[in-house]
Amino acid sequence: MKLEDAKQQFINSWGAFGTQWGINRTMAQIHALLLISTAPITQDDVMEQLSISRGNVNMNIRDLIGWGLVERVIVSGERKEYFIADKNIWKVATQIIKERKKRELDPMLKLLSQLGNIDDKKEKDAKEFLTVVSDIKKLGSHADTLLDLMVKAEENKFISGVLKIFN
Amino acid sequence: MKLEDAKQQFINSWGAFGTQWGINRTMAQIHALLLISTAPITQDDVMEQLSISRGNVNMNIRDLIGWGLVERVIVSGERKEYFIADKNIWKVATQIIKERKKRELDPMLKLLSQLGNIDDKKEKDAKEFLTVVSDIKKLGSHADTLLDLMVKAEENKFISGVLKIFN
DNA sequence: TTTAATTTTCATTATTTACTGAAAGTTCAA
DNA sequence: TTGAACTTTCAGTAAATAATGAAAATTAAA
Repeated sequence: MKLEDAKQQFINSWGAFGTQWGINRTMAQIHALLLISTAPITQDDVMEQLSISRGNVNMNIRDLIGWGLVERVIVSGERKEYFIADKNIWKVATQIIKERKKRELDPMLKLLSQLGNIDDKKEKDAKEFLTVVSDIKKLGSHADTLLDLMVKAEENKFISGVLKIFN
Repeated sequence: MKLEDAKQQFINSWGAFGTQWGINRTMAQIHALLLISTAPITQDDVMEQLSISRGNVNMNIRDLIGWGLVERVIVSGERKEYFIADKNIWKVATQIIKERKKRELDPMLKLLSQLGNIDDKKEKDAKEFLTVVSDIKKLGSHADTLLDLMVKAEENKFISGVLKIFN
């Protein structure tokens, strides 16, 4: 397989993969493109490589910056803005985890706490409902712990080693 | 807050939450409804409670069954089919994890393996590309390990205990 | 068997989500 | 301080996704 074909396939598949996880296709593709670009690239480069409009590129790059996955770089002597993605895949993963936790898991846990405050907690129906809500909260906290552990495992050889024992 | 309001809010939020994770809103809502239903319910019950069409209910329930989250039950003396969801939230979580692994992570890892087979592996560009691909593969395997661990932790008090140490 | 109850399918329609491109905004060299 | 280079915004449009509902298929009681 030719390198260029492999790159193209990587970009396409990354896009498709993202879609399944609620990330828009183009955003995932731009991220993929940046991940495999050896040098910083401009909005125009992205437009050309992915055949998409300027507005689309601009908005999605901004989102990627918001996710902490991409940053602007200044190339001296150049007027245009250039962009790069962090190539450390582990950092990418932990960044995504952190953001999704903050944006989605935390609000969900907060909501579940509110739902715990119902009248007539002793009704049979109410009890069952409260059990489900409380179990989901516990699961959320558990996931939280495990995600933190995942982050720590990368930074800490000891933890990483202990985890491997159970593998 | 009234129990009925809380239930309704739970269903709506669960739907919204699902959307963010690439699960269609209605499917998530039906799952939520089943999670908090004390007795088995029919397609007609779902239609009424969520104000959606018969076809919609039918297709989404079938999907939920495909995910291993819902099952048909027969109520003796009744012609209609009834449905229930597993209320054990931990089982729900591990089931979703298993399915997403099988449907998404595994194919992605397979693809990445294929992308490793490029010509001219010694080109500078090629090397960088291969590094990214290989790193993502490693991350995938790592996630795999951790997800398995998450499943085991529920079944095994010892593992669960060790994990808590690092918390 | 018949036939009425129930489930399933899927072409059509509706909704949601994403993209375009031109206009407005910003920046900075001259 | 002008204006060319570049970035950002967003109304309108396109594409993707989900829902409807009526017809076909299936099931099982009579």
